[in-house]
Amino acid sequence: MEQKQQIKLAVDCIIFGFNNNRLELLLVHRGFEPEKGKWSLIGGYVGNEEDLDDAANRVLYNLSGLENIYMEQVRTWGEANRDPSGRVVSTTYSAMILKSEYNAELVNKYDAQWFPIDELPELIFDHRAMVDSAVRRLRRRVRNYPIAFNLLPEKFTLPQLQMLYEGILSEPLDKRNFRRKVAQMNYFIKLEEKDMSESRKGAYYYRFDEALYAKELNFNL
Amino acid sequence: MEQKQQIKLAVDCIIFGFNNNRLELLLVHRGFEPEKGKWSLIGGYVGNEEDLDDAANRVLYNLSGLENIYMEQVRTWGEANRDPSGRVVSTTYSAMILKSEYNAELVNKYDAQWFPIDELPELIFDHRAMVDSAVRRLRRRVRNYPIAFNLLPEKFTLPQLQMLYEGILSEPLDKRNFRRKVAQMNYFIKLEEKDMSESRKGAYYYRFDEALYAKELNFNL
DNA sequence: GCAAAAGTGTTTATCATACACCCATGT
DNA sequence: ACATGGGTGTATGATAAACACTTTTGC
Repeated sequence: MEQKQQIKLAVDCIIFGFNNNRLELLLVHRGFEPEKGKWSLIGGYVGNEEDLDDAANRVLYNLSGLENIYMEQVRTWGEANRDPSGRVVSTTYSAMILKSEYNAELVNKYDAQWFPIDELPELIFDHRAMVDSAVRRLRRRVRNYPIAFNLLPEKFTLPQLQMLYEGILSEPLDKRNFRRKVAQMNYFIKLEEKDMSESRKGAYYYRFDEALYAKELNFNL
Repeated sequence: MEQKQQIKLAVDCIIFGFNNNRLELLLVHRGFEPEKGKWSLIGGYVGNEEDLDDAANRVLYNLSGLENIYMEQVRTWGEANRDPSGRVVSTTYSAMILKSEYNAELVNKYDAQWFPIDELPELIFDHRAMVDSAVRRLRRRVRNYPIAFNLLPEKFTLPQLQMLYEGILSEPLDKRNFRRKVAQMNYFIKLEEKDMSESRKGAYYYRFDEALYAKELNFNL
């Protein structure tokens, strides 16, 4: 305990996306030993004068080209031997991005790939536990905070929103009950426009009004 | 980003106690600059081969003499300039201890003192934010997980338990509703013995049965 | 007998759940 | 006209909240 501390500090990002009506994770293929060939979260070391939060944002930016992404710190993993190549403590952040907006070239460069949340490949180290903890946290938070919208475009339909929630919670929801709840929260603004791409009848677009929400702060889906 | 990383990693403990029917925090008086004279959480650096959780337990043990204390990681504070004396990232842990069981000598040696949660002195750095975040977490968790018992002796009365919850949540609770909820959870075992120290009538002691709880896992107070 | 804290039920409102049919449209 | 997904209301059970008096006992 008395000699100089030699612990490296890293961040790892659990990157959620909602693609093809499923909750997915963006993982990178590990091209070097140890555990070469497995998949891992995207991570990186924290800079000496860099805020921890900023480090997470930078790591995500380098991979996706996306800035100002919604991120939450999840927890810090500090078992002494979690990384066999040395002492590394890692703080996990969960992020939500839109597949449509990120830079596919960059992602290809890093050998990254989306995986549905229930079909994950083998992950290095303790990354699987990290993912599980982030998913549990997401499921808990998504019912009481309007964070899931970060996985949808600005305009979205109620069938889309419901499928998102079903994907995140991994359970079917009753359509009428779901829609009643949405109707009660008056910061869901129904637009005139319809999405005609999914059905003949078309589904009305909605948007989430941040300012109206800020006045009420009650949310429950 | 390329030069050697030089970040120190620390843990800080938010130590809760329930004394005189109030929720209190154990703080230490800072005897050195900067911010000499203010109060702070008890903390310490993480050992090179020490699990993060173990570091938190060691720090608490050194102060209190208590081992196997219930602790939870809260979150990690990593702003680059949170500590003016150098780059230190700190993970906070919240602990719950019984005033009656800890080593008062040790605590005196460290110039530590209990403060009611709503009468805290000025704290160093970002410790106030750390405390607030730990209190919020405690208030959230205490309703759904039977963790508050770590603040009571093994045998406790329902008036005690209710005052504990009122102290934690900082709001009055209806006695009859509270007791009905307790009655519904059948891992609260009513003992024959009464506590005669607080009233003439005496209040029955109860104990919390871990094993019975493990079978049900539903808790809500 | 009275002071002081422990203990006990009922009513009401609110919320969650279960459930099935009509609508609008493009082909 | 029909196939496809979008949209709508009601009844029932469960849970939470409000509320006041009786019991025990030491003095």
